[in-house]
Parts: sequence; structure tokens; C-alpha cells
Amino acid sequence: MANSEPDFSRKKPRQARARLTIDTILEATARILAEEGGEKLTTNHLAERSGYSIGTIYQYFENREAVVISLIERQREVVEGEIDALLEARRDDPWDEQVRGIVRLLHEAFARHGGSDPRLVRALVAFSLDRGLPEPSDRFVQAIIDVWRQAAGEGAPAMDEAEVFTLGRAVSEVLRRAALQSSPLLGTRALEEAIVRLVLGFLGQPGAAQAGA
Amino acid sequence: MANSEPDFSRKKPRQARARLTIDTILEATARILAEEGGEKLTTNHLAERSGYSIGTIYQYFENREAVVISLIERQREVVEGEIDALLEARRDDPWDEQVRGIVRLLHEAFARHGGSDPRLVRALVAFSLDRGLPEPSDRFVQAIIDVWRQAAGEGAPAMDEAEVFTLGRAVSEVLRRAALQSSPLLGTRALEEAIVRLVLGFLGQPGAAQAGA
Amino acid sequence: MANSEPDFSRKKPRQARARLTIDTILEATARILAEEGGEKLTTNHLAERSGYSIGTIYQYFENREAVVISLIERQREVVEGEIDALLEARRDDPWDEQVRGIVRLLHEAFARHGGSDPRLVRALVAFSLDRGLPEPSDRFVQAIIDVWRQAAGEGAPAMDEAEVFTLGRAVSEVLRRAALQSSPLLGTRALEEAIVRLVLGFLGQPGAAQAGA
Amino acid sequence: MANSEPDFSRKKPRQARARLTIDTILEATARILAEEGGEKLTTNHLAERSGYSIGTIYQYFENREAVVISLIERQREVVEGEIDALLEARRDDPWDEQVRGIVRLLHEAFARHGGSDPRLVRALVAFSLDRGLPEPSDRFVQAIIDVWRQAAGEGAPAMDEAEVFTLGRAVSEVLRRAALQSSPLLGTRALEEAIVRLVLGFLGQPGAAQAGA
DNA sequence: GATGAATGAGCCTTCATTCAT
DNA sequence: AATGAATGAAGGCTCATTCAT
Repeated sequence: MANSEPDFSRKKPRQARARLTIDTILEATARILAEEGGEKLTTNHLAERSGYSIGTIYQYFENREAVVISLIERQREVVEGEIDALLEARRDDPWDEQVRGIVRLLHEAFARHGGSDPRLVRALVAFSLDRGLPEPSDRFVQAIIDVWRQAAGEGAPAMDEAEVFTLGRAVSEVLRRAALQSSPLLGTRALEEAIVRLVLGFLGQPGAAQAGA
Repeated sequence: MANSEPDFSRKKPRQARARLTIDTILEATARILAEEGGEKLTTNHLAERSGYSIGTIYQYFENREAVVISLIERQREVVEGEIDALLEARRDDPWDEQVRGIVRLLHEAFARHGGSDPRLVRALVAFSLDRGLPEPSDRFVQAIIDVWRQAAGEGAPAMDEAEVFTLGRAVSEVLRRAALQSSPLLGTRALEEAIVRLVLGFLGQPGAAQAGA
Repeated sequence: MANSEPDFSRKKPRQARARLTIDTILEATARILAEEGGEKLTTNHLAERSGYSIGTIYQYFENREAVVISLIERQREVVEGEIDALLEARRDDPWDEQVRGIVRLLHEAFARHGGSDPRLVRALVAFSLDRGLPEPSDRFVQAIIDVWRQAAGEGAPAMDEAEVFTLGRAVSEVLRRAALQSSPLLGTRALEEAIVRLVLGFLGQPGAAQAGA
Repeated sequence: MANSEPDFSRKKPRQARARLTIDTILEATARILAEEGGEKLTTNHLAERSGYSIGTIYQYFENREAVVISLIERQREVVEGEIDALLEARRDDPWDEQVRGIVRLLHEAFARHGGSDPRLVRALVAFSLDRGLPEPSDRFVQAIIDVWRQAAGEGAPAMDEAEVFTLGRAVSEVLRRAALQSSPLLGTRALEEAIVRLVLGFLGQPGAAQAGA
């Protein structure tokens, strides 16, 4: 025990320090993207704004691209974590209320980031597109569908791939566009209502069993 | 009268030549974007692939960016023209059939371009995002709404801004994502059905008057 | 006689036209130099501002440099012509008055051009320097010395090369600098007096015979 | 105490290295200007001749122009330093001897640089003219005037702006022209005498108090 | 671990000049 | 005589990356 402590404490600070460095660099990256745009994200400039030297950046990231990818992954983790936690809390509401809740959560998440850092969102999306990076998983669509099927009972027809794709993309892309454009609609009750209407209309439409009937 | 012809023909060839040059350059641009990706669109490479010298490119475009913008505008014009023409032809179908028709047209347009040049679409979208360029006008949403309101009669409630935005974005972004990802769903009947379901569900949902009632 | 006329008139218009073209081009050159600076004197820009095409410019001038050299020569001719004419008119004044007159003429010439087109003067001088072009001949120094020697009589000691150089350069460079800097002194009585004092002091100094003594 | 040394030496080498790099680049710049002319001063060529890469040049100079400006400033500092030192040493000579001394110093300075690097002088002057850079301060004129006034006593009339300008320009421009033209007069006793005559004649002329009277 | 001087491929762009019409 | 589309060498400069300290 006494032995493991020193090793641990000797390592911990190092790891903690490394993590701090990485965090600082990623934060500087986000700041540049948000405030100055993707074109200003040069390694030299990143070194300057992060307070670390170029050499240090290359100590932690293989190349410039790796920094951006790392940032994207981190953003994704944060958003997914938020969604999971929020879904957890609403487990007992009636199904359409739960759907509304899910939409609201997503909406709020986008409103939070999109409202403050449209350029960051824009830069990251553009980057993802350009490299063909995968999009954040649509965990929330599955949640909506799960909620709906549970209410509809066993008899509800399965949704095919095209329907899942359509529902998922429709919701997330509407929000994303609003964020990208810094639309004044983002964060309003009206937008939330419209998206809820889109989802409920889709689920309640012929071709899908009437849920809760 | 016969005398004015020579003057005319002396100018005509020049303009025709210029137009040919511009077209060739834009085609080479599209080819590079589609086949090699946005990073390979350097002025030198474009000169090489277009068959013209760098100097010639700069005779017709102010800078590299202007070439891409020009290409985007041209693509937009083509797509909008197609949509207009197609809308014209379906004027007399029943309203939900017309909606289905509009969706199909859009779907086909995306399937055509997206299917063959996903990288081109990707590159152009990424470029548009990065510069904050305006999106192609959503003429088709208005068409859908017009068709629906005509069927619903005078009593149909007006759609608010959020609803128009949501419906328009949902349809176009679902298709765009499918094209960007080169999804195998693109062009399938299943995807078309799912989108139609999305639209009809939205229009038939409480909050909107029941059309055709 | 009747025969030569047609030939003449056929040639005259051509030559006149050519001269007009050349004049127009040179004027445009001077205008660019004066208004936009030497860096803007590109063949394309010159074509644009002169109203002639690039091809036409190359019809009359071997290359871009030749245009500037031609302009410099023309300027020199104009200035020298003015000086000669002015010297002619003062032939009978007393010698120190003649010296004053010569200085005033030079001063006025510089004030006229330098005051209005300091950038043109600057550009032409810089160009001359850069290519090592010869400076406008110092005809006026010789005039001053001639006037002085005539008054001093045969006994006046000859001026050596260094003295001629010094006197000539001193006068012309003081004026040129004033023009180049757009000095507010240029054109003032005070500057004229100071230069006259410089010249008379030089001529009246030991080492030179006292003129008119 | 001994401990502080390492920190110091860790920084020192860096600065020393940077200074060496800058010096080398400036020397290469002067060499190119002197040997090949201003047109050959391209960034690529400078990199080649300095032995550093293009990137290194841009690490220390904002752009090509900044290199030349830096060189001009350095030259100016050197010349002004020489003049100051030389003035200091002659403080006790009689006034006209002091004037002669000052002229000689200037003359020697020009003869030294101008004689060896006429193209360098030419290039730097042309550059200065083109950008409208300020001329090296005329510290020496003030020195001449100070010496003269001290000898003339309190009663000596003040020199007006035009007189100071004329005297200063006359001396420096005569020398500069000689350097620019690589005149064989440069460095000769005859030229020195002629300039001294110019100065003394100016100072002794009516309109200025007779010095030493 | 951290540093930052040095690198250099390669980018975008300019502009004098040619030549077919 | 006049045109101007086309050319392409060459220039200034950026920036991701390396490596000796």
C-alpha cells in the first residue's frame, strides 16, 4: 500500500498534467474555430492561443487534423452524455410527453451550442463533411421509437431502415440548420412545437400503427 | 442589313469562345471536386485538368474562390429550373398526389446528382457552410404548402415561420444527408414513402387544419 | 506637286493618328504614375486607362520599359525647351540678375510639376535611378557659369570639373528634393532666395575670381 | 549566483542565434543589392544567397519590404553613429576648419560606401523614394550651423527654414549624386574643396551675418 | 516533457508578352 | 492598325512538420 501510493502519485500528476495540456489545446481549438473561423486554425496560431509551443501540440496529436477530430469526438461525447442523462430522468412520462421531452432536450442542446458558437458548429460540420467523417449517432431516434413502440404494444409494425433514417435525419438536421444559420427560431417554443408536430405526425400516420389507440 | 452581320459575327465568336472557356473551367472544377476532393482544387491543378493556363482562369474568375461560387450558382440554377418545370407538369393531380409528386421530383433530383457525385455535393456543401453562403431557395416547400392550402380551402390556418422552416428543412436535409452519405436508400421507393409520410403526417396533424375535410 | 500631295495626305493622317495614339498612351502613363504610383503601371492597366488595347501599346513600344523611357525623354525635352526659351529672354540683364533669373526659372519649372505631380516626379526619378539612366543635362549650370565668366572677363579662373558638378548638382538637387517631398517651401520666395544665395556665394568665394569686380 | 547563469545562457544562445540569422539575411540582402541590383532581390533568391530557407526569412521579417527597410535603418544608424563620433573629435578646431572637417567626414562616408557599392546606394535610394520613406536626418547641417553661429556670436541672424533646407540638401545631395553615379570625383580633394566653397560661400553671403567678424 | 528555430513544398496570384483574328 | 484571349514564368508568402536543444 505504501508502495503503490508513490507510484500512483507520481503517475497521477503526470496524467493529470497531460490531460490538462490536451484540454487546454482543445479549448483553444474550439475558441479559434468559434471566434476566428476554420481558416485561422493553423498550428502556429493554435500554439500561440493555447499557450503551448508547436512542439508540445505535436507531442499529443499526430497532426493538425487529429486535433480537430479529437475535438469533434469530445463534443459528441458531451452531447450524447447529456441526452442519455436527460432520457433517464423522463422514463415515466406518457409516451407523447416523452417524445416532446426528447425533442425539447435536443432542441435545448442545439440552442445552447448553436446559439453561442455558430461558427464552431459550422466549422466542425464542414470539416466532418469534407473528410466524410461519420455523424454523431442517432441515439435519440432509437429512444423515440422505443418509447412509441412500448406504448403501441407488440402489435406495432416495425419501422424499416428508411423510416428510421428519415425520422432521425429530419429532427436532427432541422435543428442543425437552425444552429448553422444562427436562426432566430432556435430556442423558441414555436420551433419546438413544429418539430414535435413533425415527429408525432410521422408516428401517427397510416403505414405506422396508431400508437396508444 | 447584310452589312451589319459581319460586325455581329465578329463579336459573337468572342463571346462564344469566352463562354466555352468558362464552361470548360467549371466542368473541370466539378470533375476535380467529384473525383479528387476539395483539397485538390488548386489553381495549378485546375489549370492542368481544364486544359487552360492559370492566366486564363484568372481572366474569367477573380480568384480561386470565385470559381467555386460560380459553380455553386450554376448548380443551383439547374436544380431550380428542374423543380419549376416539374411542378408545372403536375398541376392537376389531387393534392396528396401532388405532394407525393413534388417529393418524388426532389428525390429524383438528389438521387441523380448525389448518386453520381457524392463528393461534389459534399465539397460544395462544405464550402457553402464554411463561407456562410445562402442555401438554395426552398421553392418546393412553398409549392407543397400552396397545394395543401388550396385543397383545404380558405379556412386553413396559416403556417407560421417555424412550421415552414421545419417542413422545408426536414425534407431537403433528409435528402441531402442521404446524398452526402451516398446512402443506399437514396433512390429507393422506401425512402420516398418515408418522406411522403413525414410531409403528410405534418400537414394532417392537429395544429393544422385537416386538409380536404 | 499634285502627286506628292496625295502621298503626303495619305501619310499625314496616319502619322498624325500614330502620334495621337502615342501621346494618349504616354499621357495615360503619366496619369497612372501621378495618381496611382509606379506599382500600378502594368501593361493591362495602362491599356485600360489609355483606352487602347494591349496589342496597340506593343505596336508602338517595344516593351513596358520603353514606355517609361519615352515618357522621361519627353519630359526632359519639355523642361529643356522651357529653360532655353527663358534664358533667351533674359540675355541683357546684369549678371547677378541673370543668375537670379535662371534660378527662378528652374524653381518655377519644378514648382509647376513637383507641386502638382510629386508622385510622377518620384516615380520617374526612382525609375531612372534603378536603371542607371542619365540625368537631364545640366544646361542651366553652363548658362550660369557663362553669364558669370562673361561678367568677370577673360581673367576669371576656369572652373574645374568638381566645381561645375557641385554647383550644378547643388541647385538641381535642392529643387528636386523639394519637389519629391512636396515640400511647402517649393514655390516660395524664401527658397528662391536661399538658392540664389547658394549660387552667388559659391561664385563670389575665394578660389573663384570676384566677378564684376 | 552560479545558478542563475544557466538560465541566462539558455536564453542567450537563442537570442544570439536569432541575431546571427538576421545579420546574415541583411548581409545577403546588401550583397544582392550591390552585386545584382534591386530586381534580383526576390525572396527565393535571398533565401538561396543567405543560406537560410524562405521560411526562416519570414520568421524574422514580415515581408520582403521589411527586409529592405530594416537594412536601410541599419545603414542609417551606422552612418549617423560615424558622424556623431567624428563631430565629437573636432570640437576645438576653428570654425571654418570645423566646417571643412564636417564636410570631409561626410565626403569620406559617402566615398567609402558609394565607391564600393554604388548599386546598393542606388537601390536603397530608389526604394526610399518609391515608398516615400524619410531621409536620414540632417544632423550634420545642424552641426555646421551650430559651429557657425557659435563663431558669429549672439548677434548672428537665425537661419530660416528655407536656408537650412537648402544648405543641408545641397551638401548631402551633391555627395549622394556623386555616389549614385560612381563619379570619379568622389573621394577627390577637388570635390571636397568645391563643397567647402559652397558651404562657406553660403554662410558668408549677405543675408547671413559675417561670421567671425 | 517542452521548446521554437528552421524547413521547403506548394499555394495563389500577377503581369509582360505573343499571336491569331 | 487594332484587338484581346491566352500564356506561363516567376513572385511573395503560408503553414504543417521536424529535430536539436
